[in-house]
Amino acid sequence: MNPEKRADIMQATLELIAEHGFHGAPMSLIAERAGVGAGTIYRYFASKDVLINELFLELDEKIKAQILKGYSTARPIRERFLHLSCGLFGYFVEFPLHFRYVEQFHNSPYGAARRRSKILGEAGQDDVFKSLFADGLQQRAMKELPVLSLCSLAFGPMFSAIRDHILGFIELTPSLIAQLAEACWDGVKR
Amino acid sequence: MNPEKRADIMQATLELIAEHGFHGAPMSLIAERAGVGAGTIYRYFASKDVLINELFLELDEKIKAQILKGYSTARPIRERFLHLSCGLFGYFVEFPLHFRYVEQFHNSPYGAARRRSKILGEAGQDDVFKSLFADGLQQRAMKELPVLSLCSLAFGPMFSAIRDHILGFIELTPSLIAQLAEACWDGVKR
Amino acid sequence: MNPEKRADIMQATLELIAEHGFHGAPMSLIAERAGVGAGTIYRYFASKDVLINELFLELDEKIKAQILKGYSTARPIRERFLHLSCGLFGYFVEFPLHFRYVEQFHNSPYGAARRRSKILGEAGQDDVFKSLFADGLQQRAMKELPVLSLCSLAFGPMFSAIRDHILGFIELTPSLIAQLAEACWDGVKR
Amino acid sequence: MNPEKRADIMQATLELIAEHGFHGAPMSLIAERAGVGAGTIYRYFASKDVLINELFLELDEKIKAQILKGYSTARPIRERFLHLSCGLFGYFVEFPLHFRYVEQFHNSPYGAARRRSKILGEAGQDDVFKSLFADGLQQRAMKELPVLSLCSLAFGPMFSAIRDHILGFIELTPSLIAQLAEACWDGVKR
DNA sequence: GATGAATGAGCGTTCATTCAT
DNA sequence: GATGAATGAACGCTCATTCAT
Repeated sequence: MNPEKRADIMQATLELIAEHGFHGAPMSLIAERAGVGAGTIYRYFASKDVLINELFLELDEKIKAQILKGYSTARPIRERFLHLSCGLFGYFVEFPLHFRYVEQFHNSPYGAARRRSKILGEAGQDDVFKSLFADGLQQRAMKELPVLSLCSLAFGPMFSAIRDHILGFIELTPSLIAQLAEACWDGVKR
Repeated sequence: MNPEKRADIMQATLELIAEHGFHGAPMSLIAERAGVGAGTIYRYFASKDVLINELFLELDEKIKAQILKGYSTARPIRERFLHLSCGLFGYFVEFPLHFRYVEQFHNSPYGAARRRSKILGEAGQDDVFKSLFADGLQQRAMKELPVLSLCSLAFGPMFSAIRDHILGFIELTPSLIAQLAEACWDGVKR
Repeated sequence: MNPEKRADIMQATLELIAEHGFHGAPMSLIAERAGVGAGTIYRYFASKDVLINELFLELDEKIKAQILKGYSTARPIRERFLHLSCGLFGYFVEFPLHFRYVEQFHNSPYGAARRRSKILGEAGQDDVFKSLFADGLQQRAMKELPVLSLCSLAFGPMFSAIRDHILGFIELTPSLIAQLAEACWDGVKR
Repeated sequence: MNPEKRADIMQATLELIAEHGFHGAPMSLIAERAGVGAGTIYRYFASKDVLINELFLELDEKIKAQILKGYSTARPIRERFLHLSCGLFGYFVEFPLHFRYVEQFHNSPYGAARRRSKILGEAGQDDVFKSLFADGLQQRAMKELPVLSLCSLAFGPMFSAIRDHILGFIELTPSLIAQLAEACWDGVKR
């Protein structure tokens, strides 16, 4: 089992699905772009479903690792919020393909199942966002709304803005990112 | 032609795509659910593409018609904003399949093309939202951000919240809707 | 039963098949061009097969009637030959669609069956050509070859030339027609 | 790829189309007769169109190669003419399916396009027949007619006779072939 | 372990024919 | 008698997956 090959397959899958959607990513094309035989993919992933899900998990990990750099739950709520917001903005501006993939993934049978299971799982454990809002609520720093609704207020605009950025309709400069993060804070803060 | 049959086909398409995505809606299944023969669909729609696009346009019309009821550009910005926000919330809570369909549509080659052309087209003409934000900017009632970014701040949270509602994670009561609309206003207002 | 409608259907079939081949002539298009309902065709012809065959027979009759005008078996062989040759040339130059249809017909399962049955049937009875060659043989005016081979020598070049004319590669002027008919005579004459 | 499989597919296509026409040769039947899966055909040929065209080209090559054996433009016109004529006769008598296929091909949208382009292209270059007639005209050995008309006089009877032979109406013995070739020469010679 | 040729179920679509009006 | 909407079998083609090499 060559881990480089595994990575090549994932990269090819990422690119093809991010750029052309699930329709534009048949296994044969993934194999070709990854520089491996079609059958080889099945030595690393039991099926296309598994490949797609594992790729999502890997991206999820990378994103989490990135935005948690320098993050401390000991800081004030507002600061924590801006840290996470700007971190996400920065990450997706740097890796637009990751954003496109995650978006496509969530809008598919795969993502639906995951979303459901994740949300119904134990919160706080692996979800920095929810614990941030839970803390915010407890400290009476945020509006008294369901945690999920605070998530929507905080990240809904972000994803929308990143989409516009990737499509070329706006340019997410550091300055605009900061303004948007502030505006989102205005939305959630008490 | 029989307009009822046309409606049946559209309804079957709406349900299947909203519930199972484009992958889960082969023409054979649409025909079966609509209670017509497979070939019959092609008497009403030249191709699957056309069917999907026409269904989107029909939903788009219905949504627009619904939220523009009682809407007046003569009212204060904040009121106009809340009118449209709550209107959309209400519509999608009432017709969750429409929301799911529109969402799937935008996340597909069909929607991508549409999105691009619409955004690059002349704004304000057929887009009540953009003209609302343009007015808001002019009256210095809103943050000085690109119109598209104001859109993101206003509607990003909404779509996210509706998704959560449809998936059963939160319940969008009239009271919660009002709170969320207010919070969005906090996000865009100066 | 309206005989005009029957003629319209036949004319539409003739045009569509002559111009676009069997593939380009679905029943729906025939009906449309004939200005009748699709189901109406089936009141005049039991099936598409029947329609195609009856159209062939009708054209066959017309052609025969035309070239037999002024034809007399009492004239010398050479004269009879040139009469029929030039008659056919003239007919098909005047009605190129008929030629195209007959050609398409012969090159199809329909035509194959007919060809077989006609040729194996009693010769001389309804076939002026064969009796011409039989007479020619008897009078020792023609090469001693099977009657069918004489047919080939006489009419093979003609069909080929008419095809070239219809495709626009040559122009079958009366003068050229006469020359070709003479050349064909050179081929069959003793 | 397996060249045997490619050959099997071509052979199956040849047989089905030669015997039953294009209508009687769906891809599924070709696959079945070739002893391969339906999808396999598409590994060797991009589409049915391509398959049909490549098969024609292959047959065309074989035919040309066969009749050019021992052919020399240095020989007298008459000899050259008889060489080509008898060569074609012999080839098609030996490979009747090839004849049927080529005939079907020319009588179809595929062949129409080819015919047009070939004829309008530069003559003499890849067309031994036309250069033969051009030489014949120059040497005043042939009738003063358009080259295409000479082609018709020479090959029209041949194709007709071969058809009759394949259908079983006559038997093309070497002797009859020689007689027919001579008769055709009578048709074109000055 | 790696390959890629082979597979066949399933796709979107067409069209000869039927039958309620 | 005439219609044309409705049908569904059959088409050309794709692609996730398998397996002999």
